[in-house]
Amino acid sequence: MTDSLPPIQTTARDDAVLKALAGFVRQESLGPGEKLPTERILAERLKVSRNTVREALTRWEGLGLVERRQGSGTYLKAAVSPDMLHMPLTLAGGNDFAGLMCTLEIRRALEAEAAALCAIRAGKAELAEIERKLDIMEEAFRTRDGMSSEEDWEFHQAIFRASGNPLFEQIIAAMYELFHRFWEHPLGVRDFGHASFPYHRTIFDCIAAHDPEGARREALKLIATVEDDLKRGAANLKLSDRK
Amino acid sequence: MTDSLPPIQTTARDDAVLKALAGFVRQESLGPGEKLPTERILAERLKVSRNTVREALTRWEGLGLVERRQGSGTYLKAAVSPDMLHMPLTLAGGNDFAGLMCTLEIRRALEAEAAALCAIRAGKAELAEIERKLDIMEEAFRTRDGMSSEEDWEFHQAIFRASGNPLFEQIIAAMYELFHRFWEHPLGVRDFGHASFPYHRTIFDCIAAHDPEGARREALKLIATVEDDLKRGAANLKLSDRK
DNA sequence: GTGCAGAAATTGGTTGGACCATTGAACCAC
DNA sequence: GTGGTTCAATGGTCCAACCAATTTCTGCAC
Repeated sequence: MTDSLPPIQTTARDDAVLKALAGFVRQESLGPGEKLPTERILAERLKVSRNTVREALTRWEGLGLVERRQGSGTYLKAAVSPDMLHMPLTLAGGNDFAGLMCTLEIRRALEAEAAALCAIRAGKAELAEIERKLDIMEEAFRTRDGMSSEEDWEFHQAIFRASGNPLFEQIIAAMYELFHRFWEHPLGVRDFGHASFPYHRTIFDCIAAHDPEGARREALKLIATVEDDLKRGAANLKLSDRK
Repeated sequence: MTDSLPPIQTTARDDAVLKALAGFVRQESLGPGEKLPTERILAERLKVSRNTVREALTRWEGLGLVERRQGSGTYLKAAVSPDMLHMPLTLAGGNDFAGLMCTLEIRRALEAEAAALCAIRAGKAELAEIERKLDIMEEAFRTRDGMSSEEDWEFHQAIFRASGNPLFEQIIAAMYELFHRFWEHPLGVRDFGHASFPYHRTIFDCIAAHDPEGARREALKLIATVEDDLKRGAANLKLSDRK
């Protein structure tokens, strides 16, 4: 039997488009922010319909790889390579308390591990960067009295980045939206984030002292305070629901 | 400065389609496996072009919520609710040893946390399911002498599923994908996985005894042995490179 | 009636062409 | 420079076909 003849690829048009496009991005070394060819150009060059190009780009848009601006063009939003892995995380009922707790549990796991790894691996440059973010955060905290979500986030991001493992930052980045949803929306807890404030400095101290277990411990304390705030907020909500 | 001026929302055709469709699914209580209306029907009912419907469905397909079968129809692949949250996770896949170690670090963080949560939350049904997978794995280990990666995976998956947090399973599934990309080459370590074998049972025992910290400790031991195996494999590789 | 091959209808996949809405740059008056 | 106007480029939507895979129906042979 001539078995392995043509399992020919009649379908997978848009997949082929994405592969070609990924190759193009790689060849031209395009980075985030740069503009891709127009849909019409792509359709012509790849010898497919513009509709097919659109479906392919829609997929990338859904994955957050690309941003389309009507009248302007399509722009890269993230680094894209031909061999990357896409795995959309889905959380049913992401707006409720349970959803937030889910993300917080992930954060606890990753934050503790990242802080420990960071304490082991961070070099002088990384340490300086983290301390810079910490100073900025503390300054913002003093001036605006607690509302320092953006600066706080950058501090944690710096730790993830200095962990030496890019996956930490990528996973946490996927959940950035969700974290910020309740960060911006304090759930009625007026001093949200106040309790976690001192632990930022203690985490940094442990990292600077290359004390992995200390860093892990302080990170866990920080998450625990956030968790408490969240629970208090949920209690408040429940209370005001039955008003 | 009036900073907080959100961009106004003029158009959102396909988003509206998805919202309507999510509402439809909810109203009809459709579950996974069930068939949605035809693209043509949807286009007609929603008073939009079939093209727009397709773009919307393409997005859902990319999110893994839906499966399209040419000639047959479009089927639900997962539960879908109007208020779910999507976090596209894209991982730059490194096919080298370093990339593998990165996935292992994530696994260490998540596996330990999931085992601890599981020890707290797992009910009788979940415990029975985990033990079933464990038995299957041990049996496969005895018969085929070590090559039980599939069964091994299912055991861990059962733990993640019983952690009560769906994000654990989803993220770790992404890690598994990355893992398997490298898995084609056995690394030259013949008894890979042997060292980690006993810890599966000890993890389960701690979970069954509702001992979170014990479960965490055993999970960490397991990952440590895998890490060792991996490092030995890398050493072997380096050795054979210079043959 | 049963079973099965072929026709017909159904459904997602693709194409090409058209028009609309937004954007941004060039241009112009002031 | 500032503020409009024009205009080409670009993504967003629509339509009307046709293709390809699948399912369903039909009708014949037995």
